[in-house]
Amino acid sequence: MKLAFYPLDIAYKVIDGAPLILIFGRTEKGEKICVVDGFEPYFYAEIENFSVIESIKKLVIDDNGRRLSVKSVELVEKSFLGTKKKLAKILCALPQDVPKLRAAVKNAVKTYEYDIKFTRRYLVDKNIILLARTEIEAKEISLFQGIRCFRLEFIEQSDELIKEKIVLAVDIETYNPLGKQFIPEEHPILMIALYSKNFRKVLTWKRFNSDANVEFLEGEADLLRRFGEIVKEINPDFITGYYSDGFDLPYINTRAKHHKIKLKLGADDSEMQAGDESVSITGILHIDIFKFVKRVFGRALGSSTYKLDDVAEVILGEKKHAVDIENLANTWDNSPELLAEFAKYNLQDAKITYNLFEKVLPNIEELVKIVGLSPFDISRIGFSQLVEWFIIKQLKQYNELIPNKPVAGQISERMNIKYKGAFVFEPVPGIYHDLVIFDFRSLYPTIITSHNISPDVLGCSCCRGMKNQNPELEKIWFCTSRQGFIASVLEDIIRRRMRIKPLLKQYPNDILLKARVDTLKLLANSFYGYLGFYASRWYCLECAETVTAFGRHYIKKVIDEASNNGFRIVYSDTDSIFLTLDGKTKESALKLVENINKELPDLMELEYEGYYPAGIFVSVKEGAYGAKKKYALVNEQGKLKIAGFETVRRNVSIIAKEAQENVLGIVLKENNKEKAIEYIKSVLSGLKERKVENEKVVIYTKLSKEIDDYDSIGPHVAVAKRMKAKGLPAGPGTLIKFIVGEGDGIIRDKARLPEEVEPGKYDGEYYINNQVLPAVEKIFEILGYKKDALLSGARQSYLNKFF
DNA sequence: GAGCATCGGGG
DNA sequence: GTGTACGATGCTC
Repeated sequence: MKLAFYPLDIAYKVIDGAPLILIFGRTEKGEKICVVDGFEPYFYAEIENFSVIESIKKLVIDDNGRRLSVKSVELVEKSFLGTKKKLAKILCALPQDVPKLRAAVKNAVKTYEYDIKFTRRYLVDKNIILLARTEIEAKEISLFQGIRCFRLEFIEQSDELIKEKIVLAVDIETYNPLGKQFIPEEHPILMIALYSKNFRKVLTWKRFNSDANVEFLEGEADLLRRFGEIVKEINPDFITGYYSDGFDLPYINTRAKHHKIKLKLGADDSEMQAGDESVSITGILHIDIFKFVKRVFGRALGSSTYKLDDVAEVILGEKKHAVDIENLANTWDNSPELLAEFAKYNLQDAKITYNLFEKVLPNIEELVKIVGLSPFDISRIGFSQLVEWFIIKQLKQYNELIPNKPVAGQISERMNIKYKGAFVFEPVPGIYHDLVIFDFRSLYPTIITSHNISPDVLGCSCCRGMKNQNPELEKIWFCTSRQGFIASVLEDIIRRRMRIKPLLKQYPNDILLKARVDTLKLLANSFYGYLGFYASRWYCLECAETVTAFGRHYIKKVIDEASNNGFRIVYSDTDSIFLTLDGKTKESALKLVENINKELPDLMELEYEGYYPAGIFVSVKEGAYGAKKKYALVNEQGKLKIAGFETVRRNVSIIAKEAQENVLGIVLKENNKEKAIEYIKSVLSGLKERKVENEKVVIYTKLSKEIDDYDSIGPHVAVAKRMKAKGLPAGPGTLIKFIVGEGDGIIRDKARLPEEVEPGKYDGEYYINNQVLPAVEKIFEILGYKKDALLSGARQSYLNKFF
């Protein structure tokens, strides 16, 4: 029969001595089905003479009493990093036979591709993309309870991905009287929140006044049963949670086992499979949104932690419901009537998890399409794996053999190798006017493709001795006549992105398009790192070195051209360059970019990033040289662009942040030193006379461990102790708010909770010397103000030290 | 400062 | 499951 469906996940099972690939998915009507296909496991051995083949064919090993032999052997030829190899493709009966048979022959022959997961191998070999609309011809067979199964006969896929999917977000609250330590074997689950498109509910087992979203059960066992029931009812395609691989689902699993309840969540009525690092449910795609966000968005998020509260704020602009979760156990035991707030908190967590999922799903989908692994894997692997599997997916068209992973010795060897990085032109501290910024669009990816940097064409004999191949490293060259496959697959990504980008200009609100562009950029930018990453299969030090060598070459070329044309270089780092016009026009800067682009290779492009009327570069430490990446610019609209200043750090008071930003604004926008001085003097005297409001002198610091574990008692630790004495929670992770109060003695003895300090009763001098002055000191240094200029009237303890 | 160990996320 | 993260930070010597 013919059938259309959307595959969600892939697994395999050995039935009657043969491995079967199981593709779980759902039809357009929403019925979960399982499509079954046969597939043979295999690996390769390099063949130097034919007698080896005969001995491999005859090989029999004893596997705990089971006679293990190879099923059959085929002879194939493949390319391998510029050479040709004759190989035996050794077919095995079962996936688990592969490592065993490989171990038996590895000392006699070189072996390859023996550690490729069976299901991944299937997807790559058959070129199947999960989540894509799939039409099959298949015969219905009976294999599992609870789900219809079909034996695959013919398969065809389209580009169109699954729409209208059912997503269920899950979040639990647990009884945790100890604070940081979780003991799932002992401590029960108190609440489970479930959130889907048309469904929101909090399950719990103590009664309190609440809204209609809360459903009360008789006890934890009941709660778990009801949870299982609802999952079955909703029958989601995706189940998601925040750190659900490491917390929510394993916790539910442990509690269910504790009560001897079988939670048959799977489409085939199987229980969840909780591994060490992930949890899977047959027929439901489990995505831990924390893992994906952390690995793929990573530091680009700009949030200091990956806590749900911080991540949701950055990505969604949404926060958790403000409740002190440390009080949950106590409230549960002693004042259950107050639990409604915790139910609200619980549901809000599930809701933001759901919203996060919706937000990042297009990125997951795009990676699934490009890289070709399952969404389960895609959402759990890092950059290097994404690049690696993208390459593996493309290899078929090059008939190229996959290199083995490095062994431990190779890894530690590679880890110790350092090579020259990017070029940095240190700025001279000062204020500059009429700045323009140029930067290279995707510098490293375009260098790789333009110079054919690829391990398979490294050091080819045909190009030996050719001049000007590498700007610095004569002994490293790449073929000029044959394109390497890594350069080739990367070029594919870059060109694909270039084709879509204009569309995004046309439809700027199309989030799917945006996700495609972002994902392609992410992948392209990861290639350079991949080539130099110690654990890569296609690790290539010569490639990585050549990339940075060309990077330095091109940026220096731009610097030379710019200074030859009368521009002054202020700062440059890796792929960007800051110049001053020095009386020339913006048009002449644009013209320069245009001229440089004429000389650059095809895909490389220098871009005119923008014009800034003024900018300030400061030095990090005392000394003549400027600091890397510490500058502030103001654009023509008067907007400040600040990089590297510590404004955003948490343990800085509002008054210090505000002072820094205002000083930068006055200096850059109004170009008025005197006004900046007047302004800062007013701030300092405001602090001295203690007219600055208390809210502006509150300092926020996060407690990182238990109070008793601190050897040195900083002001925030001292305040945490005071909180504890008052019965307020102050465990690891608590954000401590404090004000340094007036009086004599050391800082920590003066640190107080904000509510303990009456208006103006803070230590003005502390805020002058330890908060505001450090934030603006460097700026005034550049303006030429020294010593007491800022502090006429105020005491000078700080300035005397530093000026 | 190298080398090893733990942590992150979750209540 | 044809497997075992990874990078940053803190502690010890």
